[in-house]
Amino acid sequence: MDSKYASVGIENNLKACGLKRKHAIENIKAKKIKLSNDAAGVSVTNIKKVVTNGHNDVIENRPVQESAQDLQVARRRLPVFMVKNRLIDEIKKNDTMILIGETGSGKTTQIPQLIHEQRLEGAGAIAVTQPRRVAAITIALRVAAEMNTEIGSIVGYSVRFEDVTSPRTKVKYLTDGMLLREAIVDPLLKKYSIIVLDEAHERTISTDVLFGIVKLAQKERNEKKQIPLKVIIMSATMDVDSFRKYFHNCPVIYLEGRTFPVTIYHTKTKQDDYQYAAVCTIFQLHATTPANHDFLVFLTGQEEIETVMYNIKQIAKEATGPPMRVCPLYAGLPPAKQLQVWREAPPGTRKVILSTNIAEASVTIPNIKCVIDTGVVKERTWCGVSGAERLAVRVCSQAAGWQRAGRAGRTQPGAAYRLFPAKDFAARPHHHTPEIVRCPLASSLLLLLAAGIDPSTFPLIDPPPLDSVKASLLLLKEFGAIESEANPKLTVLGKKMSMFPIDPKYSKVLLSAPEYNCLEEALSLVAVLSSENVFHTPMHKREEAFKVKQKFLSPLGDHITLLNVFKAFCKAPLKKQWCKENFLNHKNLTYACDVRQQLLTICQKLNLPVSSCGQAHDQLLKCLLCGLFTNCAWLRGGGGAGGAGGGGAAGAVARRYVTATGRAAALHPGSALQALRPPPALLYSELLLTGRAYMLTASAIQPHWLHQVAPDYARRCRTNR
DNA sequence: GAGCACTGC
Repeated sequence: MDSKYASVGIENNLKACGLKRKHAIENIKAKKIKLSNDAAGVSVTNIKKVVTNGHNDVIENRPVQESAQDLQVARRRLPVFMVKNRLIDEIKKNDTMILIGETGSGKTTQIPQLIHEQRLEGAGAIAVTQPRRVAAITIALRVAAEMNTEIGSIVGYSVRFEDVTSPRTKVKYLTDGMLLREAIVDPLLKKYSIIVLDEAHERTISTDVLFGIVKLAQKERNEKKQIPLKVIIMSATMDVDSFRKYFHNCPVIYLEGRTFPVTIYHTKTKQDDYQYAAVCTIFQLHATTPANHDFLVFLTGQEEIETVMYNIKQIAKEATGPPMRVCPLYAGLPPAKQLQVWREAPPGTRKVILSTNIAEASVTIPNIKCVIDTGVVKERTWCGVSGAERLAVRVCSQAAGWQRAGRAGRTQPGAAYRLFPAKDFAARPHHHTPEIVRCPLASSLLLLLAAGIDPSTFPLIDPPPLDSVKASLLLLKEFGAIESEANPKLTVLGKKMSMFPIDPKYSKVLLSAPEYNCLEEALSLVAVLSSENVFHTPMHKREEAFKVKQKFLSPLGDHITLLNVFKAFCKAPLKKQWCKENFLNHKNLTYACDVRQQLLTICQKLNLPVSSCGQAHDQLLKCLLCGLFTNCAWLRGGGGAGGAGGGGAAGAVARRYVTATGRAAALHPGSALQALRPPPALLYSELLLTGRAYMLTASAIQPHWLHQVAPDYARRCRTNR
């Protein structure tokens, strides 16, 4: 019952901190689940259920500096090494195979090396894809060290902004998105004789599309009697059936991993407040486990992390147990602040990391002994018909649950506390919904068309909803990128659009810019819009951050405000310091600069004149409307300029907008337009449904602009309204 | 009137 809380006095502390107790965590029921330990072996038929926590096998956050001899000793100890002959035979025999390898099996670093040692790639090269840049780079560095060669020669990597390969490169690690872009130019992927698609279980939209591309390339190369293409699908979890079916019942090989056992605990009853349950569990464990046991807590987002962090710090002042260091971790956190997650806590101090699912696969934190899993995740889905995106907290899949638990068993045996009952876990879906089923498709469609592939017959494991495909084709038609929805042949404009590695709505903006004499500004703006949020607003400093933001504000709205920020950043001499003072994200702004350079290079190749509109920001907004004309909203009550007069309440009512699809939407509270008289019409970059429908990044426009920029759409839109 | 998971080109 509540004994554990009473014994550590948590209950009173929680009350003192204003935390309401809805449900105590009752005795947590333990269930030991054995993870694969040091046994290694290959078995094709007997697939055992063990903890599946698919992360690449590379040791992250550790510089490669071991001696060549040490590296060889370490290699020989890897499970994959012990079965290498068998593996090589299978690879020789089969054109396609699936390799299920647990964490620590060594598949990602070793298989490409084994292939190369046997020269199985022949005259071609081996491509190994990864969903993340860091992984592609660090693994390539590791493999180059193991092979005792310089990076960029035999072993290389290719990620956006960085191509460290040469004509001699035989083993090339690259992001899946990068291989996809190579496929536009060369759909048969002729450079490669072997393609390894790693982390296939993550089902990124790029990996899913690549599945189809390699399948078609294999077939066509066979038909044309070219060098055959071998394909190896590597995955951590065991969604084998769908993969196998898709790849013509190809053989599946199972590799055991090498991780430590993790004991799984579930709560006896459902918790209706997982934040509260997490805080309770943290202090319950805090009072009963040694101080050198670090905790990793999975939460859904920045705000939640900040709230929980605040509560923990308040309670920790009076709670039983060693001193505590609480570290937040989420992608938007500036890297300097992320660093303390990896810094060792002083002896006798416990480290508690509060993280989003960034710690699930993207980053590895050493020495985690306890994982506390709330079992929820924030997930984005897209509604093709309305063009709105929904960001909602949902329960995560079983695979994610295993993945999270596995984070406690990386360096030592550990424990995972799930804040939901075991039977709830059993009822959850095995895997998360693949990205391709819940994402905008215009970009991928454009890419396929540019590669000369017919989307209507393109083989996908999980086809996206028909509505999404239709909506995306319609959008491409409205941009003038394809001839018609029934005959989606790329136009000259569409061909040009496909060359830009950004959302089609923004490549449309860039290609329209010369007409408005504003490519200079459009490049900067699109670069920022294509990057992550440049504003960093910690919860407790909102007021201060808001004040600092004033100097960048433009009465025209958020887009010009962003442009002002970007221009000021480019001019600032001490960028890092300047960003800190202005509550801006240095990393994301630097990234935007790189993106701008890349976009500029493409514009130059297309001979687009790079001219500036100066202070004529109307020009820039009209140009922006060329790509965002589907994202207009009108002030409800027909402009409202006449009657507004009243007080605060009337102002609030006047801020209601209606979108082109007839949906009620509100300006996001962070918008630069908030402080001003609401404009009769505006355009927005994104429509996000959280509690309500919010327009993110919005700017004022003249209602008649829409008729000038997209007359067909404007006409249709008016009849709809 | 009150809030924005994670990747990638």
